[in-house]
Amino acid sequence: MKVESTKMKNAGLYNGTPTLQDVAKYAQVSTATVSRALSQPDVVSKSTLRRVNKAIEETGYVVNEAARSLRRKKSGVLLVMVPSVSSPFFSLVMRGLEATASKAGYGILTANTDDDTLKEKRLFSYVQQNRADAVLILGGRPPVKKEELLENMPPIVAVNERIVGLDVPTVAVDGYHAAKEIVRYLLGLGHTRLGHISGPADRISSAADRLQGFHDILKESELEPSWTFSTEYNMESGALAAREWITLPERPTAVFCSCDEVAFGFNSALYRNGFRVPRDVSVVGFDDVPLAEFSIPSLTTIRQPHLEIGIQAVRLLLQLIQNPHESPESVYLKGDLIIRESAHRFQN
Amino acid sequence: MKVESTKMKNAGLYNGTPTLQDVAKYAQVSTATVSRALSQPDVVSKSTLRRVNKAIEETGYVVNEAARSLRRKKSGVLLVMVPSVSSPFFSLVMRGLEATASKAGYGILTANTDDDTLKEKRLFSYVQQNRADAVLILGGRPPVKKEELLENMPPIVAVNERIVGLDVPTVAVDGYHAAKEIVRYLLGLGHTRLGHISGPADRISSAADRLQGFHDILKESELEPSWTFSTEYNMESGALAAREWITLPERPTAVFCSCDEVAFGFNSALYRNGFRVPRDVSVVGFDDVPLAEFSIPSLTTIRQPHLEIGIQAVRLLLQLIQNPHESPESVYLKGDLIIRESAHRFQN
DNA sequence: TACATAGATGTAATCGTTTACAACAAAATG
DNA sequence: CATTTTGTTGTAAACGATTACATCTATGTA
Repeated sequence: MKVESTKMKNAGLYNGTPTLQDVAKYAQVSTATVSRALSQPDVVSKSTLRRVNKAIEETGYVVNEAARSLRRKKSGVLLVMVPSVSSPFFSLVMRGLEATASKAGYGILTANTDDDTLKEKRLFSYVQQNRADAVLILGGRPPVKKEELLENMPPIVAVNERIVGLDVPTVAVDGYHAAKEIVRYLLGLGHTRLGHISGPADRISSAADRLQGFHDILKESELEPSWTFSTEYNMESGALAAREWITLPERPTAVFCSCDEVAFGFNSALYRNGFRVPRDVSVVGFDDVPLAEFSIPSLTTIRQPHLEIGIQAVRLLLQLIQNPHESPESVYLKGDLIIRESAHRFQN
Repeated sequence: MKVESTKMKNAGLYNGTPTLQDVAKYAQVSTATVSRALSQPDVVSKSTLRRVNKAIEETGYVVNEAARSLRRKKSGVLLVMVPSVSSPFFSLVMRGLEATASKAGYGILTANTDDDTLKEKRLFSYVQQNRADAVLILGGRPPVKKEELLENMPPIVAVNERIVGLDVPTVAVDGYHAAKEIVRYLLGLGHTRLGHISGPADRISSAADRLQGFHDILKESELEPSWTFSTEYNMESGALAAREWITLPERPTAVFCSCDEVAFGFNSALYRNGFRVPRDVSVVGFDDVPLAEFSIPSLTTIRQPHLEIGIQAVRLLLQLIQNPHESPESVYLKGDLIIRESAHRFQN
């Protein structure tokens, strides 16, 4: 080996980012050794390892992920497809995803499913492009054309919603039992005329589950639903529902809203029409977004463990990346009833 | 050229993702031509272009971004550093960023600045790693160690906040004049005892701007601030401020909150203590998050054009990527006063 | 006709890693 | 002592695109 240690030129160090080559030259080893020092430190000798690490330190070397991705055919990135990043609940979940992924050395690439440009693209082009190794789909709206369901699908995990027509592991709160619990609570408060503002139960599994839970618990209690209203997961929809509630001849005395945002919209529209919650009607939500605690009145709701959802989803996904042929079990987490101000004991 | 058209084997087509090579073989041209057909279609002849496009179609070819990144030394990704993706306002802005970036062919890699793992990393390691071409910093908390402010910094644009100690173009709403406008509005309603719950003005430029605007407009009107309270941009802080407001001997009759979330927290804590907004105190916010319209009472506030912020920020950043040595001008957008229920005419 | 020019395409090097394979020394085994 | 095993390192070929340069043809010009 030709030694040129004393008058080391550090080629490349001053003209651009240092590469693995530069580190190798500096440490007077081969690039293979440097690469191994990085990825499998246990196979290089103590002394060489020390020298390489020093060289990395000195040169300020940082691995070029593009080159690594190309060679390894892995990008170290997870693609998150989300209908709307600005939804309070989704953004909460995304935080959990980001934290867990980041801890595992993965980055998060965000793609808004609402965005038209994405729809034009082929389903998993990000993955085909080697930009992402796997996909998390939030909110269930599958941007999946039938003809794209090929053999070689990337690892996918669904978050919050099962995806219709796509058999992938799911991480979500058990909305069916949570809905039952919340209705049971309302029954316990003496309400017998119960209404439900459901989400789009035809398209979204969480909405369907909550709706089903609502119906089943009433049936078990030998009651009829007093009112149901089907709509979207947003505040405008809640306000819309309120306008119908007002016109009802026999208004339900308690309303279970499919999510907190719907509850906010509902309460808000009632307020604007002179009704007061919970004086005139008890209202419960679902999700426990941060605002639920600080709304007026504060909202009784089901707390979704958003951090845990993120953790589990990434866990399943990494498992799936490691072992693409063994699909892990879906995970259903328990939501907790958080009792606040918006639901009161029924008083005749 | 050896023609083997009839018994084309489509090598690679059935054993993994097709590459540029496969397309070239299929179209019976060189890889260079295919590459040009993709990136500079105008330099290849009509007929060849047609043949190549057909080959791309047939093979289902998608460019491998890792290889392209490596060669071009561009990743086509923008890194967004955000203190908390789950903040309602940030998530709104992020949506604008994502939409604009996506339209320009860029992806968005999200990094939570709150996350501890990131802090350990070197400032712009994502960029050094060739994972991202440029950086958007939301919320002003610069994850920048002094020693990292080297010559070869990547293109950076600050969003919402100027970053102290880092001279980069900024896109934000003009908080100073917006604050003045909102206070002028309160004065017009007959209020003379005005309070302000400010954000962390020592660290965050938007908080400082709004605070300054508040002070200046009062001075112009020859009034003294009745009360100021300095805290963070979140609901807990608003609640904290409310507890102090309650104890004041001469309570301000109108309070300008540094952001909507603070206003929600403030209103909520007042409500819980028997006070009513705007009956007992007028309250205004800043941001106009979606909930402002649906809160009880609905919130008078300044609307930040979050989509426009995203558009402008990405525009500046792309400009900076194209021409790294010419730093574009910062952009300050106008916020609009949105009048709702939470502030009333002062009645003695 | 001879020559310059423009247009279209191909050849081959390159980007920065990883890794199969080979090479070698030192230690363990018979 | 000969032989195998183990541990450590180097050599060089990938990975899949881009692009400077060379080549060739067709067209325009003197």
